[in-house]
Amino acid sequence: MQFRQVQGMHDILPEQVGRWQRLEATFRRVVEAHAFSELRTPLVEPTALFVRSIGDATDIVEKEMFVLEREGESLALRPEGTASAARAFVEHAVHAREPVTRWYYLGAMFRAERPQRGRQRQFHQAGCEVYGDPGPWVDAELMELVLTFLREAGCPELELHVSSLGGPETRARYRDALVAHLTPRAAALSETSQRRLATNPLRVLDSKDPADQAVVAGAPSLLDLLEGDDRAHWDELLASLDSLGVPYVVDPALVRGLDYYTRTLFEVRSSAGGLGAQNTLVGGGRYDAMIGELGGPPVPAIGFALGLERLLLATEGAPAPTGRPRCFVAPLGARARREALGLARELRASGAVVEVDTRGGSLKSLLRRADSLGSRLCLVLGDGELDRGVVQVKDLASHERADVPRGALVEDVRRRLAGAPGSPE
RNA sequence: GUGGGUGUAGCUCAGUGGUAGAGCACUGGAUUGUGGCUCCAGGUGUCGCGGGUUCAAUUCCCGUCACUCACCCCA
Repeated sequence: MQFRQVQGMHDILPEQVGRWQRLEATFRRVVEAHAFSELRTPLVEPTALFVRSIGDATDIVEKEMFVLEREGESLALRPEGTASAARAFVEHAVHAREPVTRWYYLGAMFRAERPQRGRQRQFHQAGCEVYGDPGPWVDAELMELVLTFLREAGCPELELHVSSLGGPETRARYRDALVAHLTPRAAALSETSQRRLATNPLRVLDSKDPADQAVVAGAPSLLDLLEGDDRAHWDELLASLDSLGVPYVVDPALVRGLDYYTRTLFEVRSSAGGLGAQNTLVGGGRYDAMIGELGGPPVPAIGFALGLERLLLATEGAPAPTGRPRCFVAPLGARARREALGLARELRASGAVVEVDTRGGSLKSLLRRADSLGSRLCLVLGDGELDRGVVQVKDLASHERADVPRGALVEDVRRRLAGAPGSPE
């Protein structure tokens, strides 16, 4: 009986891990430069947390959560990161310690959807959350951060979409206006849209169904209804983006599938090949009411999340990162193999990356192995070298060979590796 | 949940009603301790699984499972 990876969940083999590490390092560097600190939360939360924050009429909560029932309590594998971070923010009363909190996270999320290109059941997101700043300037800063990161990650062909849902009052007014517009035309809507008209009318807006789009085309735009502070927030956000020189598309049809958003909403899409139908790289927005709804103080918040797998798909063509230069130790015979282990220890202590052959084989096969590993150096250690107290250092790139006395070996290797491509220096 | 596509060596795939191949990869060798190129040699497959038709099925039919792409929705 062989076992397989669970549907929609994938191993990431070492040959791919280099790209992941580089991406994660880039993300950390950019967000830390923006003064964000890392938050780590459990992968499992009370199911009710997600129901409360994401919304009970959303697809995520309705059908996509991995739920574990355990001794009367219902737990769920986190489908996204914002709810957990908000829970942690409230639970630790972080608002009482600092006026503004800037957190970032990186990790696995779980949604029981049908997998396809750019969509998995276990996937990875990186995201940022800011608590305690009502915006709109921080909203613009976050978008700038996202685009800076994507650019540094080597992601091409980006499009930033922005919109605003307004505050609760505007949203309620718009909801009424939309329902008033759609209800007489309900017969022309698709089945799911008819259902959503009752449960979550805003979601009808981003239906891809052609019939729905025709009906929606004549609907009023929420952006036109923005008034007062909502309008000022929106205008100032756009002015800030203009001032930053960040290109964007105002997209009134942008309606995120999570219920908790208020005012600012944004999304980054890419037309990069390799992405397939799932071309949304980043989704984010403001959720000023959530902290209060989770039992915390009325602290405004905004955040975004980006999908690492999708980003990797979008940057597929980029060259894989090269690891640190390696050194291969090729001992010939039992005596040399014994000696080689200590040699390798010394070299590693000096910072080198060393693989030592412990299996035996002809020198030819060992050199072949050293070469296929991409080693920079091969240290040949046979009876002749042992008797003379030297090690033959072979440079695989230049073919140069040199007998180096044991005592000078570590320094010699360090010097040679330092000049090699991929070395930290 | 719905629809399409695909399941043959480790990987990418070809192929035929008479129990199967290529390339890559891997291992060894091309005069005894010097790799990358080239050449030679070598091994492996329940042809996804179950059933049916047939003298005979990997090849035809049915079912099933898996993977995959798309819809829905989302990162």
